[in-house]
Amino acid sequence: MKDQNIKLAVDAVVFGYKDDGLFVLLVKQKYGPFINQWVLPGGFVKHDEALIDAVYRELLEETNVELDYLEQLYTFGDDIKRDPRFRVVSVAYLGLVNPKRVSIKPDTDALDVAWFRVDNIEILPFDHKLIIDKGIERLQSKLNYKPIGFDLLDDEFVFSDLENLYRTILCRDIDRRNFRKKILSFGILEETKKVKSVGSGRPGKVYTFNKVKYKELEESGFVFEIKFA
Amino acid sequence: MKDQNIKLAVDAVVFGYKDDGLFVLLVKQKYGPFINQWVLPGGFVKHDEALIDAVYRELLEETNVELDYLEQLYTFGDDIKRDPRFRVVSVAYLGLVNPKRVSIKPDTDALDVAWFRVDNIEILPFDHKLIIDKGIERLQSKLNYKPIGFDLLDDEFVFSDLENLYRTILCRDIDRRNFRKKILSFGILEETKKVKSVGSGRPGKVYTFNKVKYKELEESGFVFEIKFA
DNA sequence: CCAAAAGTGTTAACTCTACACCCATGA
DNA sequence: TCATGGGTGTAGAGTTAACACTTTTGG
Repeated sequence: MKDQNIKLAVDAVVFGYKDDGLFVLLVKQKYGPFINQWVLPGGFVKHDEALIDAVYRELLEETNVELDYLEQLYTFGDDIKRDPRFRVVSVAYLGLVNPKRVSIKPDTDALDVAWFRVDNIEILPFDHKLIIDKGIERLQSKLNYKPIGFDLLDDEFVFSDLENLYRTILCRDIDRRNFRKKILSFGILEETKKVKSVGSGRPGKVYTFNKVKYKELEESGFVFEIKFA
Repeated sequence: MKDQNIKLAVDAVVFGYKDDGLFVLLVKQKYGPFINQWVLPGGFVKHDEALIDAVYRELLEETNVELDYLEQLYTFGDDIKRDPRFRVVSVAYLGLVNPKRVSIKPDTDALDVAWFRVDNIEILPFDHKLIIDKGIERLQSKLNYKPIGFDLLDDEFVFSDLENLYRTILCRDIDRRNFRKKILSFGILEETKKVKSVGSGRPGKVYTFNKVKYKELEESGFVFEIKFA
């Protein structure tokens, strides 16, 4: 154990949804073995820092992003050589944010920051592609049993926004009528008096997600669960 | 980062099912800050060792147990003082084994090993009670959508064994008829020609779990999923 | 023959799926 | 007025939930 000199890092897979696509936040490395290349935001944990605090800190330092949702994803530490310099074990986190609510900018620790469509990402340094894949998997399955889609949407949205989000992230078609019926039956959406036009066509009713109501229902045994036609 | 001196450990929550109860494997510490106390098997990762290999190694060294099932559970690293000596981040794993298939014995690195009923465990050193709770949660939810119950049973079992396992671990009653119908409908059990008596009463048919068949079905889109009456 | 556990089927309630037409708006 | 997307209901299929008696064995 004395000769254990493993470094501990955190990485964040931060998803954003916009323009009918799922995006992930990458930064251009300012230091490190893959300088000038795009990688997941993240970095080494300080000696007296909680893992989760390290994630928030790195995100601020590198991207100026504050998240709407964050959970631990998986710890990558089986591949001894995942970092070419020395042994690094990374605890990966999954974050969600509405890109509109943040202004990404490379702060002190990155050369650049940008959103990349997940379906355009081919290879990345380290095992970051693997980490992203794991994140997508988690996001997809979690959409079916937790109302996390709302963290990716505007506070006020029309039904087609929500439909498209599910369609996009799950890569499958969904039945508009059945989907709407199901979601509305949960009683966790508030109908506002507004309407909103998306392009041409008839404007849709604007809804908001009532998080408080959802938490109450969850307490009393309700389970958010979606099956698709 | 240079002054980061975090030590990395693994811990294993190994569940066993016997005598109509759910048990967890604990070891009596031979070294360390809680010497002579019962803790989860685990220890420091070697510098050039994959995390998962560290788990297997520690289990052998401390308990002589080889597992039927192992998956990563969660990484505990937010509490800076979870180890009173220095900063230790622990990657916890969830293991399953049929207690009959292993002979636990304290090997080189532990004073003693034993199975403890999970409902008897009150407090443990470090945050090991937390880790166990997380493990139970994962086990309970996973029973509903993966056939991991079979890793806790004998190769040959009668239906009431499976029922009782679900009843015990999920802490709720289940309808025998509906449960049997559901499980049989999956077509992943083989009926043998044997019967087995459990105490007095009519002997039951003996079944085996056809793992190969399950894997095939899973490949072609089948999802093991249980809802309870 | 009694106690204990195994085995078995049906019905009603519910949920899911599939599906098509009219409506409101902007161009 | 046309193109675009929004809003809506129903019937059939499938699934789940509730429920009780007979069978087989060991004592």
